[in-house]
Amino acid sequence: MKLDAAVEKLAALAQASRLSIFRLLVAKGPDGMAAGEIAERLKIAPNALSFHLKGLSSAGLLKCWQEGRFVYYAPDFKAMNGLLAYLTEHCCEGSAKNDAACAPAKTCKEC
Amino acid sequence: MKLDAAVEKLAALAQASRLSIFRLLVAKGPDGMAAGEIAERLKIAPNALSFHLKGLSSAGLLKCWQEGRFVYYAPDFKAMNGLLAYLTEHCCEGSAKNDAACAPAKTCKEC
DNA sequence: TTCATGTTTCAATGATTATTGAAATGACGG
DNA sequence: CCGTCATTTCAATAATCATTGAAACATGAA
Repeated sequence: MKLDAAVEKLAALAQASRLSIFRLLVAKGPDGMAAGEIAERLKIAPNALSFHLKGLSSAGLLKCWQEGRFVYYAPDFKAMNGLLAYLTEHCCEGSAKNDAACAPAKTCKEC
Repeated sequence: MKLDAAVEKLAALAQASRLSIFRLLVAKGPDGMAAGEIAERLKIAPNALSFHLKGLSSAGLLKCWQEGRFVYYAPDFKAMNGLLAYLTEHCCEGSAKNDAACAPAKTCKEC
């Protein structure tokens, strides 16, 4: 993960609606959720939702696919785990007290 | 962790200079680093650095203390781990394939 | 084709934010 | 006290972003 990509992902998450969307999709899992259901659950106007989904997708945090008239969205768990790992990379390596096992986060197999 | 607090932390990290600062401090560990050394290593002007450190601190991501003429900064690892946990909370709970052990990230004792 | 549903795009407005340079504060040694 | 170093604050400019409403596009059913 490069700096710019991480900044883009963090910026995508740094907004209340988008963070709520992302967390909802993380909780839902790899099956994904249709845009309309996201809009309904989070009370976001469809056009606003589309705007935010676009932001999350172009940052690489979401995958999407079409099923009939519905468009499903799900987190890109690999990207998510990569971002988390990037934030904690080399944790405490420069510390004298580096007995702390600042290991990378355990990640979800499915994710 | 509440939504607004998470958004504030993510927004603080969603900027190239601030993300670099944070990662440098994470790598350095709980001993912290003086503002001047951060500025020198990352080639950031002192006033710009102060601006960004303020952003990270007021988001709760950094702790700081004074030692003589120097001001030291270190990550608030508890806040960092809380943010990571917030992002992955309830991971895949809504999925039929929820055998995936989307456990919270393993966190650093020291952190 | 025609219609209804689901989703996306466009354009305009208002608000927030990064950057730069200059000045000011606080702490230490002489 | 005075000078210097480390850090912070202030003010002004430019750029980016969220929101809203209206319109357009795509899909499937009648």
